[in-house]
Amino acid sequence: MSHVRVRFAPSPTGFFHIGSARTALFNWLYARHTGGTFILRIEDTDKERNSEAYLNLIYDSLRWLGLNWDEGPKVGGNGGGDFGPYRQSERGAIYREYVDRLLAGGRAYEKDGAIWFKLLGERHEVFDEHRKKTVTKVKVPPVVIEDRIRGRVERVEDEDFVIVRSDGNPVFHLVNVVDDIAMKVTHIIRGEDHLSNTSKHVHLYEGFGVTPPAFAHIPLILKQNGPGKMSKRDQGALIEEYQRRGYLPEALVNFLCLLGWNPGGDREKMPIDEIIRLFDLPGVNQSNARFDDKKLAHMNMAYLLELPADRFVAQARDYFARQADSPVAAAALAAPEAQFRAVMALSQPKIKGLEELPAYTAYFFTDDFAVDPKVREKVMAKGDPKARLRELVAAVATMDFSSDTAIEEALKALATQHGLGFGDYQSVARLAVSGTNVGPSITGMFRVLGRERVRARLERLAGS
RNA sequence: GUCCCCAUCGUCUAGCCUGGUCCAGGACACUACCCUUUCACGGUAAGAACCGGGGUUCGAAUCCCCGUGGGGACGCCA
Repeated sequence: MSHVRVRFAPSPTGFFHIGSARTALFNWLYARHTGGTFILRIEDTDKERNSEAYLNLIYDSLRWLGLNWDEGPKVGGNGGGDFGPYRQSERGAIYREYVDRLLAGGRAYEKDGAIWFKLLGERHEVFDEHRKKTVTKVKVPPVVIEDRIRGRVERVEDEDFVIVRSDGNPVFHLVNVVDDIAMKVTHIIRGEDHLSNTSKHVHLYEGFGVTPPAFAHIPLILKQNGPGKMSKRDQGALIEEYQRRGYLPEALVNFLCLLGWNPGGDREKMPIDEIIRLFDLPGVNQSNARFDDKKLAHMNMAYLLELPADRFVAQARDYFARQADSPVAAAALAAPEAQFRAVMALSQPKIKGLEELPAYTAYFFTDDFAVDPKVREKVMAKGDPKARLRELVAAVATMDFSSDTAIEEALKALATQHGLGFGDYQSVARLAVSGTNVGPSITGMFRVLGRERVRARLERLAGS
C-alpha cells in the first residue's frame, strides 16, 4: 500500500477531552504502525467559538500524551510540512479555489447569500414534520461507504447543503473534505458520530472528481454514569484533569487504547512499542465503550509501581510543585534531596496514585501533621500504650538507626523483653510518628525520620 | 419523527468472519481466604454474561430475519 497519511483534526472550541484524545491516539497509532504520517490540522473555522487558550490546550495535551505529529502547527521551522498551512483559518484561498471549481462545474450555487452544494437528480418539495419546514429533496442513489471498521454502510443524502456561510466562511463539511484532498489524507479515522456526515463528504469527493480515502469510524466512549456519549462536561472527561492529578500519560494511553480496541488474547498492559506493533484497524471494535475510572486508576497504579525510582521522584516533585500553595507540598519541596528521595522510595510501592502523596507523606516533612482520631482511640485503648511508648523512647535512644534490619531487631528485642508482640509496639510507634495506621513499614519510617524526630514524637504522644 | 451504527459477566473485553474444541476465557470492580509489621502490592477462591423471539443446521454465542434495548446524526457547529 502507498504511504499512509492520517490526520487528527480537532477544533479549539472547548476543553480537550477523553474522546478526542482517543481519536488522536488511534490515528497516531495507525500512522506509527504503518510507518505513515500523522498530521495535526486545526479546524478553526468557527470564529465565534474558537479560542487560543483551547488551541494551546490541544498542543499541550497531545504532547503530554506523547502523540507527536509529523505535520502541523508547531512543526519544524517553516510551515510545519509540505501541505500547510495547517490551521483552517489560514487556508481561505484554498477553499475559495475549490468552491470556484464547484461553482464553475455547476455543482454549487448561491442562495440566501450562502453557497450550497448541489446534488444531482430529480427534485421535489416536501414538508418535513420534524423540522417544521418545507425542504427540497433530490432523488439520488444511496451513498455506499466501505468502512474499514463497520463494513458496508449505505446512506441516502438527499438534500443540498451549505458549504459556505453567508458571512463568507466555509463550513466544516467543505473544509474537511478539501483539506483531506489537499493534504493527501489516505485514511480518515474518526468517531462514529461522523458516520452520518460521511454521505455528504462522499458527495463532495465525487463533486471534486476525487476517489474518497478509506474511512474508519471508531466507536464512541460513553459516559461513566447515565446515558449518552462522553462530553467535555462529564466527570473525568478532561485530559488536563488527569495531568493535574498526576496520572502517568503512558497509563492513560494504555487504558485509552483498550477502549474500543484489543490486541487479541488477554493482553492489556503493554509498552507503547508493543501497542504500535499490534495496533491495526481490524482490531477495533464496533460497539461503544463505557468509560471506567476504576480500571484507569488500576492501570495507573501498575505503571507507577514499575517506574524507575528516578522518574518516580521526578514525577512526585512535579506533582508537589503544581500544588505549591499547599503547606505540605511546600514542606516536601523544601526537604533535602536525600530525604525527599528516601520518602519517595518508601511511598512508591504503596500508593495507587500521585494524588495520595501529600496525605501519605506529610509527617515526613512536618511535625505538624494530622492525627486520625479514630486510629488514636483504637490504638490507645489497647493495654498500656503509654508504658509502651516510654519503653520505645528509651529503646530509641540507643537503637541502631543505620538500617531497617537493625531497627527491626531492636524493636523485636524490645517486644520479647516485655513479653509482647512486635505489633503492640508497632501500632503505638506508628501512631506517634505518623498520626495514622497506614503507611510504609515502621522500620522504614524510623530510619528516614531519624532518631531525634522519632524520639520527640514518641515523647509527645507518651506525655499527651 | 426519519436515517445510520451497535448488542457476551456491573464495566472493558476474548471467542463470532472460517458453526461443534465454550455448561463461554481474561481484566477492572465486589466478596472470602492466604501472605504480612500497619496499609497497600501480591496469591488463591467464589459469585457474575452469550438481550428476546423466530429461522437455517445433526449442531448456533457464532449465520439469517424480526422485535427490543443502547448509541449517533438530522445546523449558514465541528
